[in-house]
Amino acid sequence: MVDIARLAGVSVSTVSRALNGSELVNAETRQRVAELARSLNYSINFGARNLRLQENKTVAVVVPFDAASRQHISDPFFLSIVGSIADALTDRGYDMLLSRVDAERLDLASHWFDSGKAIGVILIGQWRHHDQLNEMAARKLPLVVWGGEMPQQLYASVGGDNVLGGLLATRHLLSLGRRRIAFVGDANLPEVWLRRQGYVQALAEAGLQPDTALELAAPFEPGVATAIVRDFCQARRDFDAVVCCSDVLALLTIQGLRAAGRSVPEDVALVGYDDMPLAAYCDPPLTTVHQPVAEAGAELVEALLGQLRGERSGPRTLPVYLKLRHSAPGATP
Amino acid sequence: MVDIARLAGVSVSTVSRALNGSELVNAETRQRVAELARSLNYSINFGARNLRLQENKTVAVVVPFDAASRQHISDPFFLSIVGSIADALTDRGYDMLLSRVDAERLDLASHWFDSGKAIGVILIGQWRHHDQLNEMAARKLPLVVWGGEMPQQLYASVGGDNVLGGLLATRHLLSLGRRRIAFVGDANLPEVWLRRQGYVQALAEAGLQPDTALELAAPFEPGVATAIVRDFCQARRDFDAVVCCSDVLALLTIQGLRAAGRSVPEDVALVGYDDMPLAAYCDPPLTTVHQPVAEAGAELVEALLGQLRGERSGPRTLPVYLKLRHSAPGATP
DNA sequence: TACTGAAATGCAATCGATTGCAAAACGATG
DNA sequence: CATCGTTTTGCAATCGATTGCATTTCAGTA
Repeated sequence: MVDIARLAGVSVSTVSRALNGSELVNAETRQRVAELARSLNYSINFGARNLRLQENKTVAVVVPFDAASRQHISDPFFLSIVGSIADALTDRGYDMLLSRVDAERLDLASHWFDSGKAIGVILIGQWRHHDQLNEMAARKLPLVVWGGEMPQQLYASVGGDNVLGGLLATRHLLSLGRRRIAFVGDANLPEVWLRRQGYVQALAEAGLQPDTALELAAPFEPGVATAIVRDFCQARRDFDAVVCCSDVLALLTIQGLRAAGRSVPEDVALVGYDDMPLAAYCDPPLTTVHQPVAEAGAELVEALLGQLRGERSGPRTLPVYLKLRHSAPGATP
Repeated sequence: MVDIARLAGVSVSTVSRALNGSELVNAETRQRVAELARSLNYSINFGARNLRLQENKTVAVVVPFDAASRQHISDPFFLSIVGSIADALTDRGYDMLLSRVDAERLDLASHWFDSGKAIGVILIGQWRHHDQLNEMAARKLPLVVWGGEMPQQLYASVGGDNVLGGLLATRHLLSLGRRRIAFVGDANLPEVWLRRQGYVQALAEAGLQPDTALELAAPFEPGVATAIVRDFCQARRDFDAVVCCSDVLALLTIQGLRAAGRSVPEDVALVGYDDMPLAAYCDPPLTTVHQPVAEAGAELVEALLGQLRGERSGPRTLPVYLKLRHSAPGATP
């Protein structure tokens, strides 16, 4: 900038004003400065600008990983959400700082805010740490979490309607005449817990009691879940349908079932969750609960920006719907 | 920091030195300052630090998207690479700025460097813009690209051994007794072009000529590729094997083949590319060329950091291998 | 007590921008 | 030509850190 100032024969103040399109500066000077800047291939130093203006257009997006299993979150659904957030931020002129954090130490995510690198944090998934998140929100950390709406929730969140999702999936299987419906997913996780509520509710509507023997607490990480699902499919043959809490788990379950000599959807009808991009390209294409990925990014970002404007934002639940494909077809097979 | 200084009864200089563990400051003072900093929940303003030190620990990772089709790059393989880079950067204490850029304007990626937000750029995929990339490298932009090694390449790159990949895939299909081998992938893209070389070479080894009628220029975006692949499978039944240039294309092809009444691997054996996380969980599990995702991140980051240390780095090619699963089994089916 | 050297600390400049306020330039008017 | 009001520009402080150099403190010694 000093170079431009020297070459243009003006002071840096004027250059600064000119480049910011201030009305205070002569149109001709502005023109000259703009051309010089272009020819010098100048681009502003954001560090200095942010320092002076005490502002920042960077948002930290944090993806938890499971330190215990050293498994990184690679679920296609989460990655889609990240992509969706990237778009939403770009549209609004914000940058995205992507990082991973130990799922057991979600509080470390506040680091990005504290150090001034980001104006706020978007966290993908609440895991088992509802309480930790509440605490972070209490410390005035601008924070939005993708996840389910929990009782006594202090932090802002955006998520699909998990209860409805579980309900739709289970109702559909019931409408196909299935009565012994398994549930695959770790109910310790808030989102799964909510989906299970929908599952139980749908069963109740049909006059059925949930059978805990048909509930399998499989984690989302394929590496860990594969064996668990396989064993389950070998051990129990007394179910004719499955609700899976992710499409990846659904794929694993299909493999397990086939290995056990059972067919999908004939012997066992199956509903996945997420409607990940690949869900339509599997065999069989997955009937699954569609999550609003495209809207998710925009909603998360808006919630965060709203918070920064001082609005109080609580949990927000987005609609989901059932996408019918072949793993649990629309008509009785 | 001024608060700490006031409370500790010292100057900010001393606080700065204390927090940086300088030997110049009294051990006792250092202790006191450290405790105050902790109790005040202080964390340094990186903007100011970077401004003063003229250094920065942020790397921009740029994922191109296809503006024409408005399709974002969501290929699981690319996303895995991003994850791998995130790990490599975190391990080395760097931050990752993730952004998307129009695939037709890859040069815009230099913005992150010019504006001082990042010390360098890692670009995922070279697309059709080999020349643009050369130009960027010539402008001294610290840049590393994930992609294939091209003739007259001035920029640093890291990629799998695409020729070998194409070779291994095709050889394997030949070893299964297949003679009419289709090739699915857009050879305008450098990586695909290289894979095709391996494909042609393997055919030549077997005394076969490539048949351009069996080459299908399908793009990586599922939305666009689906119809193309389906039509191809309907139109031509004169092939008994396929080499696909991504696992997603492989899934699409399997669907297309089945829709056309042909079975995999019996009627048509099929090899994918990438070995994406889900490749093992499809039906049939994909025989595919495994790309070294885990190493990729580290290699890309090392190449970039090396460049910043002044080392000249050219293209780098990582080994790949064939992962045998069921879509083209190890023994003749 | 005065002096010396080492250890500890503070002063002030610096990084690259922005901006309130003062000052200069300029044109119009009496 | 003096005066006044506008328009344009520049000065200097500021953001939050780091660091070379000067200065203070203090123990050890003559």
